[in-house]
Amino acid sequence: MSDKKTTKNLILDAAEKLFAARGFYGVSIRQITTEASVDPALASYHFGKKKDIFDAVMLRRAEILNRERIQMLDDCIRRAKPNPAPLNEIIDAFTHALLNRSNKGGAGWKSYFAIIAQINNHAELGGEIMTQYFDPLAKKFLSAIHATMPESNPEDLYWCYHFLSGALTLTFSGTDRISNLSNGLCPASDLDAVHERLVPFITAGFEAFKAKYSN
Amino acid sequence: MSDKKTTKNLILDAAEKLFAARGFYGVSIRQITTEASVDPALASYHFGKKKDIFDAVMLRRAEILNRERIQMLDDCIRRAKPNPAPLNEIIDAFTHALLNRSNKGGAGWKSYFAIIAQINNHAELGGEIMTQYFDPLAKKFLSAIHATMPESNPEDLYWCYHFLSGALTLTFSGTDRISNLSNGLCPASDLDAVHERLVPFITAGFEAFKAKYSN
DNA sequence: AAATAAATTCAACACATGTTTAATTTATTT
DNA sequence: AAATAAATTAAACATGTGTTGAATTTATTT
Repeated sequence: MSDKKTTKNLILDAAEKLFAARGFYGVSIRQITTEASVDPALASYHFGKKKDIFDAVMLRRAEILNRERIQMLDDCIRRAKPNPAPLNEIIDAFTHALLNRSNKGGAGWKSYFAIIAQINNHAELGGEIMTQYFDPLAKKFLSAIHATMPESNPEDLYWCYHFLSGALTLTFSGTDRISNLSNGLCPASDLDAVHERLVPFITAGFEAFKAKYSN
Repeated sequence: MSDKKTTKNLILDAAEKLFAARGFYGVSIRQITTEASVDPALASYHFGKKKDIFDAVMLRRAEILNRERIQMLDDCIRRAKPNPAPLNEIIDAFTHALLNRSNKGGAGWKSYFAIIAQINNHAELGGEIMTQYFDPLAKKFLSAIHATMPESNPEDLYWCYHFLSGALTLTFSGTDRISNLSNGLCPASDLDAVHERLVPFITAGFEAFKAKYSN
């Protein structure tokens, strides 16, 4: 975070970096405060329990992201009026802010998304946190998609959203598996390359369920 | 695992269950051995380090899965000869064994896939383990896909595979977010519903890159 | 400048961590 | 049945865990 280097922010920055690499349980408060060059007791003083640090890490960037994404969604809906917004633009609005920040937002943002990738697939932590911070926005996007594909089965659309979510978050994970797999042809760090492909891929996936209930 | 209830298997079963719920770092050896009703020292005696327990958990089911999946792939290639195998059948061969076991294989298999979902998105653990156990198979599938889409850009195909991997593993995660999101309309436990939709979704995604370099 | 509040330090708490050791029991082989 | 190997137990190791309390420093207010 480029905010003032207060003790609180030093702790959050350090926690973010370490949580991204080793997960919530893989990081101790002493590791965090050491990384932040700060006394261990200050973590409790400023945040309370360890879980509260994690929540604070999640929250401070979620707000920024969600504001941007809703803005983009509203824009593309307005542009298309009175027609429904085109599907690929909705998908782009959903993903653009994320991939862009992950790509060009600096190390802090990269770590943040790596954490999201982890908890999205985590049985225990995934449920509450994602629901809390990102589900309201997901509902907005789903209703925009439904508006542009009114003939589709809502159940299908929910599952398509689910697939989108999985494909997107794996991209954030910071693993280099696709690079290994492709012998360096596809560096995972090249998030522009991802975005170019993710939007058409997901759009085509959704559209496979367009005509399902109309013929 | 339904094998003999040896001490080794008791430990692996307990570890599998707990790792699925709380991740590698979120589980202690004492929790595992308590769950297994076994002395803590036996974990070291039979496996060595904690990480070795984790590897053993991963390995014992990976072999079964990979054998099944390669079998299915070879079958659908053979059926299609001399033409290349149809894309949707390749995708099905890639996913069927996984979703089927996750669905009907019992609690152990469910836990196993939840672990895979976690480490797939985990920066530190994801790299080596997935590469070790699943990348060889991934390469086989990718070359089958390339054979049926010879005009496509390999780079595109790698990324499509990446999206497939993310969508698939999120499905295993055991989070109930899609159920919340859909107000119960889409229970995450209904893996038949997933599979019905995953294959056409992914197939359509791949096919979006079919004609890209031929016109 | 004095009084009050906020922030920081250092030490300690009680308990959990992974792993090892040596003694003992059980199983296998000769 | 004796000898050898394998498996299990209980105790302890040193170190790390999250968190707290009291003393001290720094900042803010009166």
